[in-house]
Amino acid sequence: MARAGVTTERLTRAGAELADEVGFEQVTVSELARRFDVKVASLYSHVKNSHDLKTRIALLALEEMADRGAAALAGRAGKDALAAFADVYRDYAREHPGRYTAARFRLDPEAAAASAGVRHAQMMRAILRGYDLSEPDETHAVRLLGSAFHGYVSLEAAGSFSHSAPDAQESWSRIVDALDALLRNWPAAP
Amino acid sequence: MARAGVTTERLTRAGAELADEVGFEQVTVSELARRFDVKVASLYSHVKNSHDLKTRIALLALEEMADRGAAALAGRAGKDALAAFADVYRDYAREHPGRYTAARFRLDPEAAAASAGVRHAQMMRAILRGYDLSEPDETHAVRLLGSAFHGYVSLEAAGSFSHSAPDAQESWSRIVDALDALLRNWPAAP
DNA sequence: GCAGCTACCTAATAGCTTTAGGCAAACGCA
DNA sequence: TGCGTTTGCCTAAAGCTATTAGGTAGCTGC
Repeated sequence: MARAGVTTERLTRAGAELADEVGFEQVTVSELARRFDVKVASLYSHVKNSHDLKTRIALLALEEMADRGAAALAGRAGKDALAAFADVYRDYAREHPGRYTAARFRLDPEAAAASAGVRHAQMMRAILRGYDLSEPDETHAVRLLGSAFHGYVSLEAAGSFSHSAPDAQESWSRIVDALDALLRNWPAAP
Repeated sequence: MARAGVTTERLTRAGAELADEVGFEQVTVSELARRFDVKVASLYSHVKNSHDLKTRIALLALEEMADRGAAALAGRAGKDALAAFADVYRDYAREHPGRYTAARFRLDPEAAAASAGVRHAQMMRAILRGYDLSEPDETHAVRLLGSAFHGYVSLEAAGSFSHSAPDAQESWSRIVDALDALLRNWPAAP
């Protein structure tokens, strides 16, 4: 019989697409086997197990977002950079909801350290260099931005903003404006 | 044989406890049956299916959080109210990680409308009455607060803040301070 | 053109979900 | 107290996913 040409690479990619179609939690080794027209057991030569597959999808998503982030930041600073970076997250989540969820998949410490998550943190710091914060406020601000972006995107994905005015885009812009204002006027510790 | 005394109520409660122990996604009809020392099929007289069970756990969690929120808001206003309310979310998530995740479970529109989610929104508005915002800024602010709280809590639960200084509690306080400052100085629309 | 690697297969185990149909305990009522 | 009905719990069975063990045949390199 002809071989199907399954590789870890292709599996991961197909898994990411599947995640976008049916949701990250619904990504299943069985469904992938079906898509490659191959028996389920065959996939276990390419991927350790289901958890391994999900980890790989998560790493892929983190890479893709980090790449987009880096492109968005090139040549920008200050609020411009902040807004562009924020849009990267939101746009990615809207285009690739399954991958976005995957990026939130809890990685074991080794995987996390080797992941593009590190680049994300660096980019966030780079943006904050355009504002006048010093430690530990910069860290607090990194955490606030991460929380606000991730929170907004995941609430929006859950449909929380879709049944009331104003629309999600408008709130997003105004929230980015507000965060910019806050960073320029970060309150001193009490 | 003696009857085990399973009820929808008790199932939901046990499901919530199980969620806190092993994670909401790992809540399984089978495990619950084991805990009630009853055959799996028996549970299907009390609960429509797995999705129904999870919905009930979600509704329970939303109720519990709303009750805590209401208690925290009683007699408070302004920043005091903001901080107390914020702590309700974070503390609940730390005490009941599985239930907190459950509260984020996507409900069908009817269930959502009948849920305590409505009370959450009302309380958020009540807090904002202590600041000087008018529509549509108040809505934007509601969304920002929801995003920031939820985002922070879920990043903290994922361990994002646990491997670097300063500790999660300190950032949390400073972020609440910052959000308070922002609400008192909300930037005008461009 | 053969040796060996490996992609893919069959077979089997095990767990979770859900439906159908049956028995007996508990409850309502005379 | 005894009868009938409700219903809580059971057995049985089918279908899905995950995972492991061991076999076969296609491709690669010499």
